[in-house]
Amino acid sequence: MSSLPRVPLPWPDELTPAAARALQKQWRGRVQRHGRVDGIRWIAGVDVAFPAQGSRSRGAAVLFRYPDLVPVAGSLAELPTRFPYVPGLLSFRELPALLAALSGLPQVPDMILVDGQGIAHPRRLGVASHLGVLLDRPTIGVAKSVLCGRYAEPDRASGSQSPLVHDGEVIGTVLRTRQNVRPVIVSCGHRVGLTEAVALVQSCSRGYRLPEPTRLADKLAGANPGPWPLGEGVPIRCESTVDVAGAAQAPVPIR
DNA sequence: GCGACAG
DNA sequence: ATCTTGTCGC
Repeated sequence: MSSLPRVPLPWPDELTPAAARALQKQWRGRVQRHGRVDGIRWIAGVDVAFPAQGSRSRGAAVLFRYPDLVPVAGSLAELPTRFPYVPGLLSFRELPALLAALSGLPQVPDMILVDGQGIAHPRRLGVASHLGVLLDRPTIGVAKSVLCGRYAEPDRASGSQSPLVHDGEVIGTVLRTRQNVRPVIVSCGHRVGLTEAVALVQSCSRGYRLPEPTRLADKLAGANPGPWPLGEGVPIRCESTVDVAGAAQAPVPIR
């Protein structure tokens, strides 16, 4: 029963947008855009929600057995939001909650699907790539819309693809995961090639626009007082870490 | 200078 | 992301 480490955030509590962009340029060189997807047994999907009213972030992670995609566990974590939403700097806002949620899973995922861009980012360090580098684990970015780059509209049929290009470089694939629905943007997060990433996303799709990992993580993050979103029998670990400047207090359950 | 802009 | 009901289409 091993779980992912709770890595400390490698950036200051106080950070200006300009400083954050400088850090991205410094870290983007660590991203590995190649890698196979063999021998995967555990896959996780992650997402973050921002409950109305409060200024808190709720990270959600769902662990699946692969390739049958049976959800085996979920994890929720809430903590204060410390960074605003700034296009291009999403990871500084969402990573704390994502890391906290991932640390609550019972197994270390062989692959993590993130709701957001991987290298399909102005400085090639979207939230999926940033997460992968921090954990040194394979990740894939699956976004619902484009941040930067241009592309030709893929065919309306399921499975149709079209390259996403930015500054003369292919940074991702616009993939139609279902007929007549808006395509998703797939890009390398870390330690995986684009072709392999697209194949993996397709193998995780089950008739919905979003692949199961991201789809259920999104559902888990957004459904608070509601029916168990993963099905009866699937354990969900909940933890609310009320901390100010890193000093964690006593964890209290969500719900 | 103007428009675009993950979640 | 979040606030929000019904409704049109595959």
